[in-house]
Amino acid sequence: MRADARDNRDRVLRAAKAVFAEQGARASLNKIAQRAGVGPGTLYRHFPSLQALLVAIIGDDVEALCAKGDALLTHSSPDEALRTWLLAVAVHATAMRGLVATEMAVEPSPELAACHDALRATGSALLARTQHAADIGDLLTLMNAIAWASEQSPEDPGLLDRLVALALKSGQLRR
Amino acid sequence: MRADARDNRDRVLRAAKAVFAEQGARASLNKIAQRAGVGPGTLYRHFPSLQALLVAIIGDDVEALCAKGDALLTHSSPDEALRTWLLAVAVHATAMRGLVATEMAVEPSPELAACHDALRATGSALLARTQHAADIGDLLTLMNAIAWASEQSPEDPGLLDRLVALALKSGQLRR
DNA sequence: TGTACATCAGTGAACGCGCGTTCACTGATGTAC
DNA sequence: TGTACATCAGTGAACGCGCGTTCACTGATGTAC
Repeated sequence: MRADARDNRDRVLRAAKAVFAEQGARASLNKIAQRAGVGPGTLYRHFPSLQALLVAIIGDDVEALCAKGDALLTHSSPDEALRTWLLAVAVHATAMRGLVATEMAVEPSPELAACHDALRATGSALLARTQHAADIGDLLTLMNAIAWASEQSPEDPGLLDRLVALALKSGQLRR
Repeated sequence: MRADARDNRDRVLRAAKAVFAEQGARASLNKIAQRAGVGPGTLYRHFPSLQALLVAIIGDDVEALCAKGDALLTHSSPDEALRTWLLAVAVHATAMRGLVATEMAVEPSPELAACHDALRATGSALLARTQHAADIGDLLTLMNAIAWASEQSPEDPGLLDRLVALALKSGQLRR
């Protein structure tokens, strides 16, 4: 890849992260391009679809979450490990997941589906160590929902933690 | 109110309910007017803002939910009563709450805030009979989030029940 | 009961807006010699 | 190292679209007599 192309690609990615963090899922591609200081055509050259952009943005996060999950597999308390990991998922999901969930619901690209599957696999491993019958897909969906709700109330920064605690401080996940 | 005006108002309301149920929060006012068989101007005459339309749509539901909550105050199991009511809130919230939550987050009109307060009051009464320290606002937000998530996956009709059960089958709400 | 008319509701084309997206053109890059 | 040039990236005006919203006009309603 040419040097200027890589530069612009990085600038678009950084701008997209910033804009999504600020404006949530309502952010427009034109605004992202503008923020990055490139024309809209440049954005489309690098990311032919919204999903491609999303995958590039969340790809690193997904990798980090999977690594963190693997590390937690040796935690002394399986329940605590699962709870810690799910909270991390919710935190990383905030400010973008509304968009991701929407795209997933329509027609996920193979790459986006792969991200999803990786999280499922890591979560499954953590869940298997516990005694709980919960479905890992449902748990991730619940984290997703909580992340969305906390995005809706940016004026209440403690909401995410409280909702995760409320949802997980359960008989199923309590020691 | 003139007879034809009342007619049209009802038709708009029925169309809005149908369109929101079908298309969720993405529904446009023009489409609702078209479905109702009236011009967009007519819609605006009756509902000068999106919030006014929302209040009119959910007003009946809120009243019914409050009545149901009051009835549940005499239920033999306070926990069971609260759980039943919260599930009902989530069910009624589906297919429209994403929109309501969004509007609430921005600048709720007095009427919309009144709906919210009524639900809070009913929920508080139910919660007070239990031994739990949970916040009723957080519980409602959680139901809200679950309703949103289940809207995103219309192909999974059992999701709402499963998520509510997952979130509430908790130490706090278990007998 | 019939009619005239003031009042209020409905109409729908049109506006401005921002969106996602395209594409003919310009310009930078890096390679071949 | 210098230069020519093919290749690929960037540009940004422009398109079509659907949105929310308006408003001058038409038409129905119901009341007063």
